[in-house]
Amino acid sequence: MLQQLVVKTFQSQVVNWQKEHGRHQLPWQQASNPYRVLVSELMLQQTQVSTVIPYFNRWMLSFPTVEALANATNDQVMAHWQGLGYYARARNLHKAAVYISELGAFPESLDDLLKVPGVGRYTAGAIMSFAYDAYGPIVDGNVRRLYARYFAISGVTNSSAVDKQLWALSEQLTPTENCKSFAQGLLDLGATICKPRQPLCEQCPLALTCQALLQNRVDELPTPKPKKIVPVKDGHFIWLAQDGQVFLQKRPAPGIWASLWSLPQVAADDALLKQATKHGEFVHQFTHYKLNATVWQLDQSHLVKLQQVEEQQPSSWYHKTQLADVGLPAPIRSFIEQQPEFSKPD
DNA sequence: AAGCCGTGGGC
DNA sequence: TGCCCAAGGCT
Repeated sequence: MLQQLVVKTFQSQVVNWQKEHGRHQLPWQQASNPYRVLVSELMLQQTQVSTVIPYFNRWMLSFPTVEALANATNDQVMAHWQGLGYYARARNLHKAAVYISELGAFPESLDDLLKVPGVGRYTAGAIMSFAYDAYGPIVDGNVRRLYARYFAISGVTNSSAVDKQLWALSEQLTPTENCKSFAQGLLDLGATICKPRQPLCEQCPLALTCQALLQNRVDELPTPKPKKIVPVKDGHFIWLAQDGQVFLQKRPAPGIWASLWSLPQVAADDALLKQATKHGEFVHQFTHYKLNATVWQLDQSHLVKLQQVEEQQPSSWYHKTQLADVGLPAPIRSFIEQQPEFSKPD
């Protein structure tokens, strides 16, 4: 257990610093309400603030309320998430809107928030803090780094043992007053001061009591994650296009790019490939594997067979003017737009 | 419990 | 360039 004075001092240093030096102009901090906080937190999962901002603003213009989102189609939702990645977040956010809409009221407790699709322990704490200015412990990448340094905690911070320790610290350090400023202060400190590389310790309000700094171990904490070798996979995609239209299939869930529309993908030993000619190729780097993609050209006589490739998956022709209406995987959209007949200017 | 799930920023 | 990392959740 931490001493009460230690806790109070830590809280006031974070809160006072946030009010003076923290971020106050982020889009989701303006006209704040629980729905805007929910959308921003889902978008911000594993995604940088600068990347999220334009997505958040477009999202709010199209889906300004929980009800508006609940009434949207899956394709409308995926089109707005297109390019942001981790598309399960979009499907979960849509589910969350339906769930909350049917509930009739936005959940207001940690336990109730944890029942919302896509809301885990971090996001529940963030919503409590930002939407209600209420007690809501958070442990995200910023907090892991900051606490690992401040308390000089060794070990990979998302390992189960250290994770448990960090949450226990978070529950003790999180205040019941100035909750919003405290949570925002932790995130702002992590993003702007206690950065992964070259932290600005001389500007840090916690420097005098930071154990990593006192022990001269800032550069070795937090403990780096072990590197993993990323496998290489081959992918085979079908190019079937005519008159400014391209044949796409909606990808199944679960799996990579679920609910997005893609060039149809077939297995390496698919008989269709024997009748195809090579049309192009691209490489795409995921977090967990590298994709070497080959795009094979077919003609319309193979359309019936192609529609059977993925059992029961919707497929359709899309004119280049319709490609903005649905979500496409970033490299697939990029590939299509590189084809002369699908280049941007009509 | 460890693997899956995207994409882009920044150095 | 290649590599680490990002307001994680789900299974």
